[in-house]
Amino acid sequence: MSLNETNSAIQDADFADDLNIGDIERPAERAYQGIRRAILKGILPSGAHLREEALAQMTGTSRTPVREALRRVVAEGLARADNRHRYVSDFSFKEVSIVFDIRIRLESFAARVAAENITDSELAELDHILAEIDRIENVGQPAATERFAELNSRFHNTIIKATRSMQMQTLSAQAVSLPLEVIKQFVWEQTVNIAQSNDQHRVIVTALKQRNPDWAENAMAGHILSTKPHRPSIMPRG
Amino acid sequence: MSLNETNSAIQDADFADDLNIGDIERPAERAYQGIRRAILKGILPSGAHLREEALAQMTGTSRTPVREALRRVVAEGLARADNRHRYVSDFSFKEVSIVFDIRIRLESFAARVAAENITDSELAELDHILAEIDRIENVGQPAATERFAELNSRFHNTIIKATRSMQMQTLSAQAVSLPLEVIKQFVWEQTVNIAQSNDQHRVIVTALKQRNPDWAENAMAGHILSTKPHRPSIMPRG
DNA sequence: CACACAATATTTGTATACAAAGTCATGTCG
DNA sequence: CGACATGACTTTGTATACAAATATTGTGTG
Repeated sequence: MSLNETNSAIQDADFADDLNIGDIERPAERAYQGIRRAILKGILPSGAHLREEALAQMTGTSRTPVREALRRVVAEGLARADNRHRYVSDFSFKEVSIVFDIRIRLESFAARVAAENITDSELAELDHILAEIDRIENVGQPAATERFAELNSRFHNTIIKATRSMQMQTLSAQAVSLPLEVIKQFVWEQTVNIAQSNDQHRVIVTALKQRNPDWAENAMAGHILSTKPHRPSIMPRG
Repeated sequence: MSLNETNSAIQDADFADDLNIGDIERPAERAYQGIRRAILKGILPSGAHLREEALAQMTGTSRTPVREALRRVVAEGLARADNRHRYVSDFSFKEVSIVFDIRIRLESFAARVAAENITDSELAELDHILAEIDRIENVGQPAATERFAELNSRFHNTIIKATRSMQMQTLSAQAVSLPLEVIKQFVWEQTVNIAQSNDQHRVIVTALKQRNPDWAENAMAGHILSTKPHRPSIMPRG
């Protein structure tokens, strides 16, 4: 039953506007962004069967790029693979909460390793990001939140890259992408405090500049912990 | 230069024997196993350009399943994606070492969560695996090592599944697959101690049975730590 | 001889046709 | 009436042809 509903929900309407993929040229990227946004916006609800042909129509591409997109979406945890089929993951409070706990362990370790390997130019890059975040105005407006999301992503990625480990980058990318998306969508709107966040960023950078692994690890753990949602009520479907 | 060598290396010879994929029917699986084994056996050396057509010939399939296999191989960390191309990862001591440090944090957290969620039937399953490992004979022979690798995998996966978190399973699968392969290939042959390992397994199961998260976490961390290679000399290419 | 640039070859990206596997409904027989 | 075989239908898997992008080679010119 619910599968049919999902099917028709995709096929009956034109979601190009909702998905904002009108100007994306490359089919692979179109398909990926389209599916990702459809999941995050709830157009494709938890448990929905992700049919290749229907998604190809939805995103205006063919099945080939859709299949590649589905692999990415599954790898990121937004969908799960079961036998030959794929279904939208559930983002219950419990699941999101656990991913944050994983991030705390993963990224704080990354900060530790980064403290021993980061270059001066990377530290300068971090300083630059801090300054950019300080310059954000109209706090609370969607545009400001979007801008912060982008800079915040760059901040965390710069530190992960500073570990000089390809494996660390691969694993972190997966652990970080889901919570960052979910946060942006459901949590930040209500609770993000840019100034407070940047204070914590500054502490982390100071620890990195002093090449102090213990401090860097602790500061990063505290930072992520402070962004972890702790009330089930602010979560969407769970 | 080295790219050409790689190319001809793939095309000139028939590696079907070396790769042991002769009896795998499904092309997707053939391609995946073939590429994976070629990387682990060193037929495809670190940094080698993974060309789709060449790999399709090597594995006796077409480019479509090869592309899917490449995604998996990249997701597992055996290869890295760069622009539109893919290259064999390097498994330097530093990289392998860092993945073990990540596993320590990830899996010990999994054991903590599992202690609070594991079912009686899963505990029985763990007991069964312990008994099977105890039954392994001819320790030191390849067949025994292979059998232990399989049971060890099941042991760790059972605990990860006991967390009841899909996200935990997805992330762990990626963090665990690489080191387990590398261990089997390069480390265990020389250092694995099945009896000692199973002693540690038993401690973990006891902690889980008592639903003691702290103990379970600590025991798992110690177990993985004990399997982490600590001498660069036993690693292959790094 | 170095360099720019065009022609060519190689490699990946995309679409599509067809095959295989699985699902579901229908109808027949015990 | 129910179990089960059967066949149509749906969905994913695979191969391949073609397009686009990128790298390489060769050639001419300053």
